[in-house]
Order: sequence, then C-alpha cells, then structure tokens
Amino acid sequence: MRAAGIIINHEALATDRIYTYGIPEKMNLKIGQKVRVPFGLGNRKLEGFVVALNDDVDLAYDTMKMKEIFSADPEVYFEEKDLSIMDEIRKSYMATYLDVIKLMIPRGILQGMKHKMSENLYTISTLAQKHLKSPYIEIYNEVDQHPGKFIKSDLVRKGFSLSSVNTLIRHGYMAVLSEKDYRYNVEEYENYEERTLNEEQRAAVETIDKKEGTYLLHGITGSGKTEVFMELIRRGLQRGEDAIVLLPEISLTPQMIERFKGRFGKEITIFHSRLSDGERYDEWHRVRAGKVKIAIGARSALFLPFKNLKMVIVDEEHETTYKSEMSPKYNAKEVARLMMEKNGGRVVLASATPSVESYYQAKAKKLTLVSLTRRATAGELPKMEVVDMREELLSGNRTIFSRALMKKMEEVLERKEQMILFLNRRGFSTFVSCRSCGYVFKCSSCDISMTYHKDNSLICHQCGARKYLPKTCPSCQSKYIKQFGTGTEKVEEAIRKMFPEAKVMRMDRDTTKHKAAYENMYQNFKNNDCDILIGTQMISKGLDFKDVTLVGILAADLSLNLPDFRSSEKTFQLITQVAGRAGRGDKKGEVVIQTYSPEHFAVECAKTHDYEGFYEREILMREALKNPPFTKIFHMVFTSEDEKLLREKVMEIGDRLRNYLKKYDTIILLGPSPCMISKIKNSYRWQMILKGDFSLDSQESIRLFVQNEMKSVYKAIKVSLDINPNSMM
DNA sequence: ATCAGCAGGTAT
DNA sequence: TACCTGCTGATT
Repeated sequence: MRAAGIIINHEALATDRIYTYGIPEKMNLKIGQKVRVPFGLGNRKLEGFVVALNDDVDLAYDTMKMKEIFSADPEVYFEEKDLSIMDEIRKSYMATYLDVIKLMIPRGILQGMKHKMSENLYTISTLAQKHLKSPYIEIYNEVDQHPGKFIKSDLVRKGFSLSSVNTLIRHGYMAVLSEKDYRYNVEEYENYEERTLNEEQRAAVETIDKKEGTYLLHGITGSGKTEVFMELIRRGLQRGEDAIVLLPEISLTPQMIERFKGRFGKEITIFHSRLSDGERYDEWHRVRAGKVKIAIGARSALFLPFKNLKMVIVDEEHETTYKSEMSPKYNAKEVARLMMEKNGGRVVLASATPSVESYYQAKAKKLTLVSLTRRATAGELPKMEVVDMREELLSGNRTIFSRALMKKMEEVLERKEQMILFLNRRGFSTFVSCRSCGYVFKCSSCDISMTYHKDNSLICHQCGARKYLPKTCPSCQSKYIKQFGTGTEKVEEAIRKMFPEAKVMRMDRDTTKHKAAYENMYQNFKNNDCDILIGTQMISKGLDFKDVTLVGILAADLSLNLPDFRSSEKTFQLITQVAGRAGRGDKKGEVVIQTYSPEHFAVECAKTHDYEGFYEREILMREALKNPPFTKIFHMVFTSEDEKLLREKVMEIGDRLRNYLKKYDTIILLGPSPCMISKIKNSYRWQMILKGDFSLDSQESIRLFVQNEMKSVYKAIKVSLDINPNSMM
C-alpha cells in the first residue's frame, strides 16, 4: 500500500513527530493537504497535514499495523519545495512540526474557515417601457454603473425599497450572482507619481539589480529608500518575479500604503496583524491564485504562497519586530535569507541605523553594503543639541522641559510650524509610592510596579491589570501618596498648561486603540490641525511631515539604562530615528536631546550623525563580553505557579546541564537565576542563559536533554526556548 | 486529549 | 477476590 507521512494537529510535545498512514486505493494525495486520520486507541478523528509521500516515508514502522487516512481536503496549503525551508525553521528555532505548519497556512484554517460568498447584483437586460419610472430607473442605473458591487442590503441602505429591487429581479432585468467575496483590499488609491531617482539612488538600484544575493542598504533618514524599493520591484515585475516588502507594524502607515497602492494598484496586498482571519484567508488565496505579485506587510507576510518569489525587502531592518516572540520564534531576516538563497533571489536589508549584527556581516563581506548618504529631498540633516539635565536641575529647573527646549518650542509656535515631542513611556507617572512608609504599588499578579494613568487608575503594563488608586496607603494608611516619573500623559498635561492655545495630540498605545484613531491623528497632523505631537516609539518612524521643524527627545536615558546588552544600540537608533522626523521639508530642522548622560557614546555619536563611530565603539564591547554577533544566545525560561518547586527543579537541572555541557567547550551557561521580571500573571519565572557557538545539532541535543529532565514535572513547569531573543527580561 | 494498563489501596 | 483510584505512557 502507498503511505504518507502525517503531522497531527495536536498540541502535545509527545506527538511532535511524523506518523505513517496508509493511503486508500483511490485517493490522490499531495504534499500540503489537510487530512483526517484515526488516532490513538479510540481512533479519534484528528486533523493532520501531509509532509511526505511513498518513497520518502519512513517505512520502518510495521506496515501491518498502519492505519488508513479517512479523507483529504482538496486544498494544498504548502508544496514539496517548501519542505526544506520548513525543516530548517523547525531546527533553527527549536519549534515543533505543527508550529511550522501553522506559519504556512492562513490563520483560521484550523477553525474551518471558508470563503465568504456574496450575493452580488448585476443588470441583465434593459428596462422595458412599463418600468421606465421611479424608483426603478434609479435602482437600475445604480446597479448598471457598478456591476457586482452591491448586494440587496446595500441598495436598501441607499434608500431604495427592497420590494422595488425584488420587482426588477422578478421581471428579469437584474440577477443575483453568488460570488467569492474578497473581504479586503478593495480600496483604491490615486496614482502615485513616479519620482526621478537621484544619482545615488540609481547606483543603488543598479548594484542590487545586477545580481542575486543579500544587501544592506544603509541610507540616512530621508534619503529616499522607498523609491529605491519601488524601482527594484518594478524591474522584478517586468521579469515576472514576485516581491515581498516587510515593514515593522508601526511603519505600515496609511502614507506608506498609499504610496505603494498608488504605484502598483491591484497587484499588491497589504498584510498586517489587524486583518481579521477572514481577510487573511482571502489575501492568502489572492496570492496563491497569482492575482497579487507584491506583498507589503509585517513579518508573517513572508510566508504568503508566491509562485516565483525573488526578492524580500526588509525595511527598518534594525527593528526587533522581525524576531517572533511566539513559537516558532523565528527571525524573519534570517528566514528571508534562507528562502532567497534557495530561490536564487535577493534580500535587501534597509535602515538608517543598521543593526550591529547586520553591519558586522557587511564588514565581514557576508553581505554587500550599499549606502545612500544624501537626503533625496532638499532638506539637510537636522541640527542636534544635547542638553545635560543635571545642569538644569542645578540651576533650579525641575520641570520636564529644559530651558533650551522651552525657548525653541515657543519659537516654533510663533512661526506656526509643527513639533514632535518624544518620550518612550506611556501613562502619567511611572510608579506610585507612599512617602511615609515607602510602599510601592505593585501588580498583584506580576513582579512590576504599576503605572499611574490620569483617570486615577493604576495599570500593570505587563498584564494589563487595572485598579483605582486608593486615597490612603494600603500598608500604613498614610495619606501621603506620591507619583514619581514621567509618561506621555504628564507631558500632555504640562504642555496644555504652558501653551493653552496650542493644538496638542498624544499618540501612544492608549490613544490609538481604535482602528481609525491612528489614521485620523495622522491626517490631522498632516493638515496642520495640530501644533504639537506627543508620542512614544510609535512616532519614531515613517512619519514624513514637511512642517515639522523641532523634535524634542525628553529622556534619552530611558532606553540607555535597561539591563540589556543592546541598550546602547537601542538608544542610538531611537535618537537617530526620532531626530529624522525633523526638517524633512524645505525648512531646517532642529533636535533637542535631553539626557542625564550626555557623555555616553550612543548619545554623542547620535548627536554628530556618526553611525560608523558608534559601530566601532559598540562592536568592541560586544566582542569583549562575548555577545552577538560573536556568539549565539540560547535563552531558556522556566515558569511555574509553584515557586519552591520551580526554584529547586531549575537549580537541579542547571547542575546537570552544566555537567552535560562539558562536551561543548565553546558553550557557557549563566544561571540558573530568577528572571528580571520574576513573576508575570502569577507565574514565577527562572532562566538559564547559554552563550556560545551553537550548531543546529548541539542546539537540538541540549533541547532534548532539558526536555527529558523536565519529563517528571511537565505539567507543573513550562519551559520556553529562544535563540537570540530580543530581550531577556 | 484520551485511553489502556498497572500498582496499590479498600470493601466484601 | 472484586472493584476503585490515580498515575504513567503512548498514540502510525
């Protein structure tokens, strides 16, 4: 009998393997199909996916005991050519087979998502004399001008009566056609004008277009990287090649969408996390049907089923969002490279502030560096000023704004220009404590202090828990409760007091919860209905407004003091990116950086727009401390509600692992130790950090060792494994 | 998840 | 000896 290798859709570590099933006589089975199979002693009907056929199936298993597949879904979700990349992802990021399959299929498929059908109206014959009167004429014309665009209820919404519509259908003037309804991407945009490329941009295009490979496009803010992407895509399209542009979610602004859609029209799909499952499903099908040649989207767009994918552009490549925090914890930049190496295509990593890892690879000639050193539009790089906040304090200024920034804000308002104030922390104040006994308000289920918000509530920024701030201290009943630290809400309040007539907007997670909020704010700012925009990380990129002449970075130290080996890099990138929002039009831009550590090299180099200088300093530190790109980090986090069991078991595993690791002389183990945030949602957290030169094999054997050690407590303690995580909090 | 198999207990 | 309960381990 013919046989198939099947991955069962079942969340359990023990079932994470390929099962062998017999294929019924008449069944024509292909790789990537979803099947139903009998599983376990009770022969429960479970779903699975075909990953191997016939000769490739491991037939060591006793074929007499082999069960048969019940049925197969005709849809093919992935193909044989995808299997090698899937396996590489699985091994590189220590994921399960099922996790990787879930990457390839549109979300919702496992819940039985189907095409939505729509009952669209069409005209089929011209109106006869007796119906040439109101309201029939109006209805007929409406449908005739927009064939297939309306369903009955649309017309009712336009004020026509349902019975009149039905009359026209009954008399054979119109018909209802049941069609596949694409739930998204119907919006059209005006044609976006093609800009002529400058010398530098053209040279960049030529270099990258000439031959396949991986490129790092290092272009200062405002140097017109997007135009380079568009030209590269245009040339690829002419050769019949597909392309994907990856962007961090927050850069996927209406402005960016407008530009791409205006330029490439219907051949494009916008694929981001705010799509519903149904919308994703439809877009996935449009790609597979070949209706779409280009995808713009977040990380997950990388797995859209293009036929001839030859280019992946990763914009803002230094951003951490390309590393997934969910299993499989893949890095989209690395996966894109694997894919393009296999397909013979191009990867373009682009940034004004490349990640240290990428720049290191460029220096080591593992990828090709292409630079854009001039702003495409007239504007020059903004003038930078660093203000030492310690001196402000010494001179008696205890407000959030330095005197230099105050003066500049007044001038900008005077000149009727716009400004952006950046503070990477939402809420009103960072923490609240009792001045009498020192009690700090902490989240009851997490180990972090709660943030005060202006509606008199305390919010845990880790789990979202919320409670009202009591009038007295819960510990000593004292009334002297004080808020410390500053968030965007406090900045907004201070600004409104100082400049009551200025129009102010605040943009952070709290004010952009609603789908349209971001777009509305964006339009308001663009139309000059706002003088001062206050925001978090969210405003640090993508925004391109010509009247912004001042950017204030209120506390550059916030990211500098994080206990993370990337904190300098993060700070340099943030300052450079935010500063890049200033002076993008004809007017000159100015930037004020407020900090308590003006002498830090990340601040100094950002001030002088000196990426190279920053990199040279930073790479020395990385090497000295054996951090990436010189090593890989293998992070293990153990979580449990039982604090004592967790501590004891993890200590024990730590001892045994240290012993086990003796055979790998390049790998060192740090810990076990409690995580920085030692409790989240009532789960205690311990960690082990392994640094070194991991191969896929050593990674695998360490994973198996740890999982085996965990067997006896697999219900009480969970372990999460991550290769090169973004953060180890 | 779910079921069979088994150990170790209690009721008869 | 029959029956119950809780644990373990495997699922093609």
